[in-house]
Amino acid sequence: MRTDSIILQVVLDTPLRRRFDYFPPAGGGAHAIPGQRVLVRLGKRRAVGVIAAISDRSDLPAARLKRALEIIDAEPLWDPVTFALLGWAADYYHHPLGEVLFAAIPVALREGGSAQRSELAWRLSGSGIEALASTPRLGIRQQQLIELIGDDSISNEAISRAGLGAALKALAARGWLESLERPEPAPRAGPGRAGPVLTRDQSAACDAIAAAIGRYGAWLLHGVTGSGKTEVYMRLIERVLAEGRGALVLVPEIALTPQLVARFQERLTVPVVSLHSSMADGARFAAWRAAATGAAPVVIGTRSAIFTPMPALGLVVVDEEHDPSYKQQDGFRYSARDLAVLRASRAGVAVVLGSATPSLESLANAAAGRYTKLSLPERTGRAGKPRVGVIDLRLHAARDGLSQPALAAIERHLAASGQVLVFLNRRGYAPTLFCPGCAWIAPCTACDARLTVHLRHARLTCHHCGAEQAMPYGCPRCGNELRPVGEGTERIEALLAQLFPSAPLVRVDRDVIRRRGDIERALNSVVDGHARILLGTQMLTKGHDFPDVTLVVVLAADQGLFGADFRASERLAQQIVQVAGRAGRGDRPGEVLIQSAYPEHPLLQCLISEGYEGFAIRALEERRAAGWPPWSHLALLRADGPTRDEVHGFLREAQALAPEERQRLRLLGPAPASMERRAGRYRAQLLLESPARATLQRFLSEWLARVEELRISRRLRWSVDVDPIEVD
DNA sequence: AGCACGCCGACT
DNA sequence: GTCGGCGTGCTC
Repeated sequence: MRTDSIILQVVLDTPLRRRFDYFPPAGGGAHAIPGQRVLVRLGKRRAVGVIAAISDRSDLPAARLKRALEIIDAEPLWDPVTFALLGWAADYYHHPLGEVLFAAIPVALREGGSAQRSELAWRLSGSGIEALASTPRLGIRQQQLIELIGDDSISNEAISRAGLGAALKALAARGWLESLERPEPAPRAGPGRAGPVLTRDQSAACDAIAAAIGRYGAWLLHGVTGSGKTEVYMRLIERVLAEGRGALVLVPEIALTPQLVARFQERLTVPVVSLHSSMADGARFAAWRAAATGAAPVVIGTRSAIFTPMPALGLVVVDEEHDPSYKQQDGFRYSARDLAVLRASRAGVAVVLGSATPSLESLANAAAGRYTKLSLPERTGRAGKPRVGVIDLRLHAARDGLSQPALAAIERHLAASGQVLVFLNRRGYAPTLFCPGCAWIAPCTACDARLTVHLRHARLTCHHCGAEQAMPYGCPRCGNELRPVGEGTERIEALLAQLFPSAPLVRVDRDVIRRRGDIERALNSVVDGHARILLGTQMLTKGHDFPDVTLVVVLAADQGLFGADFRASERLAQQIVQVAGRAGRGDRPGEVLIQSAYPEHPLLQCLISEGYEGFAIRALEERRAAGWPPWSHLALLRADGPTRDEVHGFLREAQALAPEERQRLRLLGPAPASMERRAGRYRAQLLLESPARATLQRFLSEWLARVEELRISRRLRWSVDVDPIEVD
């Protein structure tokens, strides 16, 4: 159908890849703009949609089109660059635009609520003023509330924060107080405290970026731990703020945001807001709104913050750019790091990717001239580089996971009143429960995995599906006594507590850090010097500074040496360097000991003798030889279902839909996932590989449209992962 | 995703 | 005789 009228192409919060055409609401077509929400009828129900595009035609006859009920927003929800970025991301990651857009807005907006925010406030009513004139006898709380309100109005939230909720209720019931809606309060600005003097390297980095900050440019800031990358970000942000623009800062972990926000807030004279997934809906909406209106020109957030609308973006920062959490691992599998670069380029502003251990992709981009690399090779404190040594586990038998040289070093550092950090990326007491009589091993019934022993609650748990059961008293097969084999943090904690009873120990892993604030408390006890030994999983490798830690011991590093995934060695190197960076941050030199049964392994040797950069050069060379990214581009079609046959059947049918003649594109599989059965479902995948991104993209667009049409595709779960970070 | 329609088993 | 199981199909 071709018409003179306006057709709204609307996407909805569903996994449908299609758009739905509607006529504008009566009289409302003239001011329809893509990015606005509309209320529509879909079948029998009402649904909130977003106008994706406006057209003058539809493939359907006019009789089948409905009229939209209402255009909800006066303005599009996003600035044009962010809206275009969302559309691009939906295409590139082959995810339905509706889900992409709705995931990017606060819950209240998904449900059709107003984008304007207001707050409820209370003031004295006419009868209240009258009644008070005759000085009635009031309770102390009510008296306080009256004083608090005065001749002003006070927000509901402020009243309950003052603990006067009950008094409010009483006075409102008498009709002495009346409520009013008023515009949302502006976020508060900080004091703008002065920063430290920059080191020469910091100044050089700032100057280089600042000179080109008004146009697109990607900067890879490779700064060793403690070299003051954050200070560089801060100076650049001050710089863009002075020009009336704002900055978007991405960080990998929720745990890092309160610290960082506080630090930024101290320094900057403008409001800073944070955005992350564990915020309550209301707080998140307030922060999103402050960013979108420009009330808060600095936004610090995790992955999803990359989609925050900002009216005058002047700089994008991605801190710890190598961190895998920038890649969403389910549903809409986007990389916030990669989108940050794209957003900056679309907005015509600089992007800074910072890390002590840059990803191989970013190093390759720098080598190819797409990014400009800047280095901060020195720590800001007086401490030099830590000494790194490997303990050969074949020469020094480990007792419950800790070798004699490691124990001796711990003792030495404790005696010299240093703090010790022990890193073991495995929680629980032991990863296996083993029967010495018949070699039975406690299995998970739903996964191809062993159950982990958790001694504290005497339970066995599966770390892959969450299944839990009580510890059996004896071997279910032969009745023998069972033995936990291998070590997790719980076991190492017990051992250290026994060997060093006078050294207070703090353990940090998901089993002990459960609620918000837990990690803050644990880490504070290290920073204030109360705890002497800090033991934990990768939670420890991120961000926090421990100035008095002088020894870092890395246990069970070998897991990563022989990992199945092509990125396993990169991850291990990053983890080792990151955790080693926690040592000797103050003015004391640090020592790092890595326990390994393979001390001559080239990865370890290279890392120790040449550092991360030497490792990276070698690892990139290996990737090139094997044809892995960044020398090729990958996508995965993953599927899982209740039976192996169904899953493989689907993947084979999908494979058959691909044209036989394929230029520069390989399709490998179907292959079972490395853990074939997980949470009771069979998992398998097809791997697509091409030297050219565009070839892969063209293929995916055509192919997935056909895969979607397969009848069998509706009977199981499947998803596409473009640029996967794990392929096993 | 919702929601309806539709055709076969155990229950007020 | 109906309630409800979830397979199939559609939504502008």
